[in-house]
Amino acid sequence: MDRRQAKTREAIFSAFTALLSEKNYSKISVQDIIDAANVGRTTFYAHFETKDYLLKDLCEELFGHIINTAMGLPHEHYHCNYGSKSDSVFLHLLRHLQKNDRNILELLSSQNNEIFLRYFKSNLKELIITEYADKGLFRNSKLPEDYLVNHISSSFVETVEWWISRKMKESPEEITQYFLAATEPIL
Amino acid sequence: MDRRQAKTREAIFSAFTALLSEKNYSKISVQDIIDAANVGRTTFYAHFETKDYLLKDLCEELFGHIINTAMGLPHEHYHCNYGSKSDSVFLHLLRHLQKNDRNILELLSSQNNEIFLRYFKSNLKELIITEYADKGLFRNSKLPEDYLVNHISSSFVETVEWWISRKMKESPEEITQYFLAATEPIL
DNA sequence: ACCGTAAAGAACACCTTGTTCATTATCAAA
DNA sequence: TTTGATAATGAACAAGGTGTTCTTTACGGT
Repeated sequence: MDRRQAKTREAIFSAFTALLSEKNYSKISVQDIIDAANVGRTTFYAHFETKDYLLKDLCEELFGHIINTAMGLPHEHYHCNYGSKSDSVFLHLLRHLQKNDRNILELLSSQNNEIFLRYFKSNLKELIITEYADKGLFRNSKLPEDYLVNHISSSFVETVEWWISRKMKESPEEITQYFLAATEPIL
Repeated sequence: MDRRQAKTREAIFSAFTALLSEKNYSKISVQDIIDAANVGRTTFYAHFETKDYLLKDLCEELFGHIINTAMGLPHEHYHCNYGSKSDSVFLHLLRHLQKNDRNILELLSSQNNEIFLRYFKSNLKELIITEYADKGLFRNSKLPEDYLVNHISSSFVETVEWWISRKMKESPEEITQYFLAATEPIL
């Protein structure tokens, strides 16, 4: 890929991320973005169809990466003991978040957090389907499988949101315990 | 209140609701709204500062009403048996939703559902704090109180979302069972 | 050194926003 | 039913955003 393209794309992502962490998505204009990124109007539209597509591309880059590292990870059965050293997928995700790759925490704690939590949840749902549901780990529950998938994804994302909103005082291990305590008994 | 004002306000709300159920909030212009409501531009701005305030007013009317009917409702302890005829706050809310007051279901199942689910969750959180947390019903849990409040609110809203997205095939009683099965064990 | 291509910059038509003002219609109370 | 108040209308406006087109300039890869 042409270095010029890569540089422009990076500049736009970076400027956009900065803007997203300080003002509402709907109030950000393409003008704001190209001013901050210091690129021409034409250049922006050569890279992205609209502001919405820019957002989509950014999210795919952010969450695609995080979720992929958790895919196919060796993990124990969802039914693990609280005290065990379970290296669950969830713990892995929390640790990954803690690293704050590409300023993802800025975005997840900004006033635009809902946008990103939605993408996060949607990717997580996929992950849980392939890592748990498809392997039949939810079979012995009385609740419908898709209700369970939805409940677990939502609960995890909401746990992450709670954790971040409280400045991530707790360790990833503690948060995993909270989450497992809240969701494990239902299975 | 002047009948003219009431009529205009109602026309705008109604047109806005119709538009919300068919297109994305961000793509709806004030122009669209006043055309649909058949009111003058000046009139719109005499009633609402901006499109965002119109949304806020609509939500307050929608959820304020539903939540109020659940406030101070006689309810059993959160720990109820599955088989009991628990007339929980949650069952009450589901039944109320089923009535589809003011086309709330159209909004909750539209592409703009996130907006309304957010308002719903925020109001529900208040309700759970005053109806459960403040009465000390969460004291004997190892999890932090605000984590619990958040978890329960989110789980209920997400259950409602799941229910609606599947065309509400199940009865309110069944859904209450799902929800209680998913959240009760943690307390 | 060269060709291909990306970026810049200006100009554009079009739409949306929120406001102002003069005019008309409607309401509520006497 | 008259009257004073107030709500709604319609036209016009500046300001700003959008997405596109075109020409010129600068840079990258071979």
